[in-house]
Amino acid sequence: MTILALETVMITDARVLQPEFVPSEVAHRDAEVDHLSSALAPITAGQRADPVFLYGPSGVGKTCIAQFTVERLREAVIELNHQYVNCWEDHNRFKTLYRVLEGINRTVDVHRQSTPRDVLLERLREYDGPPYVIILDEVDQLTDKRLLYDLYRVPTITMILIANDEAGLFGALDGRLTSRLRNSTQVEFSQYGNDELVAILADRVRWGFEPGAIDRPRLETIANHAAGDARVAIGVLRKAARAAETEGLGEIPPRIIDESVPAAKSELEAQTIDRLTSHQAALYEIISEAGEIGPGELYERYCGAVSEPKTRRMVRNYLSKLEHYNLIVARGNTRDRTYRLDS
DNA sequence: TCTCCACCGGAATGCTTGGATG
DNA sequence: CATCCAAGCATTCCGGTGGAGA
Repeated sequence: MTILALETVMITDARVLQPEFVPSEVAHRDAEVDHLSSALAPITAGQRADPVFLYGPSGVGKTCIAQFTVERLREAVIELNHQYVNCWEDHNRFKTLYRVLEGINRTVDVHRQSTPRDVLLERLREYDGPPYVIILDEVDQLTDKRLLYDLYRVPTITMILIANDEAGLFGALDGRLTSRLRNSTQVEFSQYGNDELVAILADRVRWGFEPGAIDRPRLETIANHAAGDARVAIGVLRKAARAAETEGLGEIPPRIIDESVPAAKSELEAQTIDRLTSHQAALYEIISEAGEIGPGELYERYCGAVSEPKTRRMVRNYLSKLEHYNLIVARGNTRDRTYRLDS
């Protein structure tokens, strides 16, 4: 098999290219890790910790840091259960509770929704095992925020809540929990700087690539394109590495990096667009074609584009959803409001 | 500076769906 | 089977906001 012999193996450990890979060293988030760790400290004494709230834009390592810190906590505490729940995927009460029970192997044999009201919660209340840490990612997507209050009342549970912004969550919260959360620990994540992105990429390269596969200036190129978003940076690295391997190269040339940038960005965007309904996608399409468009004209065109248009009010809901997921940007608040694509 | 009004987004209410219950 | 219920989607109504134009 001479062909195989000629083929260069550049990636030695592909796991480092997965977005959910948690590196053993978390580059440039020491302060946040410390902050979170100290908030969780009561757990090492066998007690529950108050909820911790992590917020910041996408791709700044909130999920990564949460998982890393819980993992590290697990090494320090003899008995600890933990579970990660993505509230976009499991956005209703039943699904979220089901995932939470999964983390302690207490799932009920029921697999359907709206079974006897809240057997799941009852089952959870009965839990009296070791401390249980749950990470609720994209928690602002939870349709029934009261669930947070219910979870809060389970004495063994510690919650780590992750969301894009403070207002998005607190606005929808019930007063009882709002006051608790306002006093609780909040860790704010800001955009990564270019140096930090380079450090993150370098870390992954060191763990999963052959030496010499990519040098620092090229990592800087990737970081520049990513504009503070680590998911984009890692996506570009992944695309470029795969493309280089396919061409049988032992290193990643600048040409391939440039080619991989749009591909990586549209891949991330496509993942989000797939989750949209046809009406939301139609709006996205119109804004995309128009470049920049006002609400009135947008609604006109929308009515022409779909067979059974929804009301203006509903369209506003769709638009705020698109905005929330950084697909579009809305500028202006009243009559001067315009919509355009993000980026 | 004042008034108008396009637009935003909260709240109340109705419609629909999927599953449980008798 | 008919009926009940929870949840999610959609509509209607409406108060607030701030740019546009007199």
